[in-house]
Amino acid sequence: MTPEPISRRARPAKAPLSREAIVRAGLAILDRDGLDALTMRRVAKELDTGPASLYVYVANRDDLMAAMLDEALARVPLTAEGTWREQLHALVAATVEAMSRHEGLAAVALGAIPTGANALLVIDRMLALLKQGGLDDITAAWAVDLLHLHSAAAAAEQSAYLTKGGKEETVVADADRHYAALPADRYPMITALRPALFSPGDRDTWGLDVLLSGILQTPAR
Amino acid sequence: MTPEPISRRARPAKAPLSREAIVRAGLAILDRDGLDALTMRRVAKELDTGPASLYVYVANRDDLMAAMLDEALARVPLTAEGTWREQLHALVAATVEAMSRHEGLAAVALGAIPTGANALLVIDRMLALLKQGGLDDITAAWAVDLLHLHSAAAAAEQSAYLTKGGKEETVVADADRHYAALPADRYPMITALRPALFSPGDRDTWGLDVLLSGILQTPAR
DNA sequence: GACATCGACGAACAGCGTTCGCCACGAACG
DNA sequence: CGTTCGTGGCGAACGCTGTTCGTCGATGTC
Repeated sequence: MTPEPISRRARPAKAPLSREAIVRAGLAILDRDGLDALTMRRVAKELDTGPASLYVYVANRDDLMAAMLDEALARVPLTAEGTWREQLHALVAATVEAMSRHEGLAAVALGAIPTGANALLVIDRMLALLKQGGLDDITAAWAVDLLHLHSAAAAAEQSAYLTKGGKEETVVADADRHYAALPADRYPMITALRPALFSPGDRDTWGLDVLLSGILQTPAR
Repeated sequence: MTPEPISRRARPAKAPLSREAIVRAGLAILDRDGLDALTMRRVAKELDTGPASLYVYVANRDDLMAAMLDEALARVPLTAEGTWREQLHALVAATVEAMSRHEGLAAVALGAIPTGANALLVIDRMLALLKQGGLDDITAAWAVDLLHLHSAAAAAEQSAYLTKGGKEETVVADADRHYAALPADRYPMITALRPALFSPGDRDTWGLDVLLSGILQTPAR
């Protein structure tokens, strides 16, 4: 097949539809215009077609989002340097990072046992590191459950800031003001500890340390 | 048309619209028919009115769901017996229970710093117990953050089973079969540890123990 | 050359959240 | 007592949504 006639040139180089192309278009829209803009019509328009065409490759919107989540997890580096614990820490942090970068994707991970190819690779790596740490099978299995839950939750919380106006600091400052106006007799501890509640610091790193320490110290059953 | 004098009596004792009534109607629909059925039109019908009438008392659907979440949290008992750690454990477990009972409400808690009156009461109580445990202000503050995140996530995961057909065991069995069919060379750890991954046991209690142990052992900064 | 298969897609359906503008009613005011 | 005014209630509508159906055309096979 040689150079196309002019009629095809109007829309040049229209890539053929495919599941991959749809997933990538979805991610592009999600990153550019947010979760509300991620509609089947909008994805179809990005690919220069109609919404009905998508359903050949994608069962429905949920299926599309699950595929997008797994695509996002493909970017998680599975290997790192350091002790097993440092590597595990880095792996979980990278997973949170990858999910929280795309608004709303973490919520998908929260509601289902992971089955995506890349999600499973992450989990497999987590299991390997936990076993390397000397944990027994059951504790390692439950730990990976807990770490997955925590990753999804942390990412969901983080990506929620993308939804609301963007600025995380603004949202936190609003909450601080709200807490400052609470009646001290009804909420004595919140009132007393308000400076600590809104103190800056790396809570994500601390949270992960808490989890890892707790896991090491708490054998299942 | 024919104005029916009897029509007022046909639906007797029609309570006047109020924010409380709307919230309660929403919870009733959510529990009875699920998250998909929770539409403004459906809530309005439950109260024998039209959707536009709701917007006098409720800003929008998100506002309604936030109010429903706080109403659900009103049922969390704030006091229990035992050591501070046992009380804290019970408090968190009760919070998860209350949220997971209503499909989709936990997702609301994940995306925002809590501001509802009842949510704040729970948090205030958590802070009190953590301080009773001897933690410094910052660690207690970060711990309450982490516990809140974990509660919402655990409840969201739990309530997701309400969405899918209902039976948790069915979903888990499906996942087990899926994992069994994975290529062992690509996912060696998952394949090897599959029995442990799907082993029964009280993972929620274990997860909470992990968190509490980790918190006690990991001072912030 | 005839046939079967399957991707593409225009059109439509049923439903959604939310807004607008009008109605009725009760309180406030002169 | 009459009038005005604010406000809860709500019918109707707008602009969307996810998804399905049936048709069309191209491609690969016998």
